[in-house]
Amino acid sequence: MDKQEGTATLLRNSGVTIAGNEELKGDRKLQEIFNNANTIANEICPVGDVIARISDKWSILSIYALGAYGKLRFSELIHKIDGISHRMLTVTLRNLEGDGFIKRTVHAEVPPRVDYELTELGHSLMQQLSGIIGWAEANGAEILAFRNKKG
Amino acid sequence: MDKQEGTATLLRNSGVTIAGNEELKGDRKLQEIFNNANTIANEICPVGDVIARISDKWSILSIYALGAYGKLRFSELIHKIDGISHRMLTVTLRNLEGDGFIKRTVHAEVPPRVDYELTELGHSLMQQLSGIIGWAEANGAEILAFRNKKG
DNA sequence: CCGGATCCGATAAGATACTG
DNA sequence: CAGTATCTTATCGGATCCGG
Repeated sequence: MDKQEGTATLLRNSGVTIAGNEELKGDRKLQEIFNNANTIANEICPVGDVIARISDKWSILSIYALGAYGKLRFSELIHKIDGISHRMLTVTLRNLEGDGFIKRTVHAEVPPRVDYELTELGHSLMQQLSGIIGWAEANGAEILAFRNKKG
Repeated sequence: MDKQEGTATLLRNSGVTIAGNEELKGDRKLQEIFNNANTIANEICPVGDVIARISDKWSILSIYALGAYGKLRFSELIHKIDGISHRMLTVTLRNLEGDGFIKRTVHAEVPPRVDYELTELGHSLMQQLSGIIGWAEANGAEILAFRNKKG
């Protein structure tokens, strides 16, 4: 279930070069980043792993909900995020907490009360997600139209 | 399973108010977008659906590869994207093509040659992904450190 | 009210072999 | 080379019961 990689030795990728591709479009910077994010970095700095973790529907919506509302309890989250199940919210929140995106605060009271909120890291991720969701909102209609057109 | 949009009447969310949340942080705009992206929009403009589609590891890497290199054949893609299987690349490309993100060009020659490249829509998505991947690259180390620290 | 644990069906995804 | 079909395995996700 969990992938443990210990040693890391991060950011040792100075001499990044790309295979054989002379017919470029001049986006060498993008290509470096891609290579870095893909082949090489998967071992030393698992960008692919990070992407896989945050590119989950429930994670995105959870982060986004917390970003929009600031601080929510479990029951509030499950109400905000349409369609999420009890279990998936639990799993998602635990993952996000484990990666340092959200902070979980337990108030030892009766009835129990647990608050979730974004960490700094979570907020920085929120910035990116904001862009994606905004884009999806702006282009969703076009995508749908395209899908239907070619049935 | 399939949600048909039909009437649409998008962006009719002027009077969007949230349940019981007076302790806001002033991000009413974000909350509107969230609501729109989540509950409401899932029926008329499936932002959640779009998110689910593009928030796939292989989709992201495929788009990104095509964005970075401009135009690639099947075999080039499978070589660029580390770890993707023959089958998953096929499936991913089909989906992306079906949503209008990439264009597939078949050259009727021997040996067969098929090129893939981003559409305009694909390029606009690429902008967003660029932000995400850049973020993942910048913060990957921190995330890893956090994961290991609390192992 | 929060959430952990378990069972189990549905789906995704890798490996492999085959077609044009 | 590009793509399909099938088989098998791994993971996801819902339902439910339980405990703090």
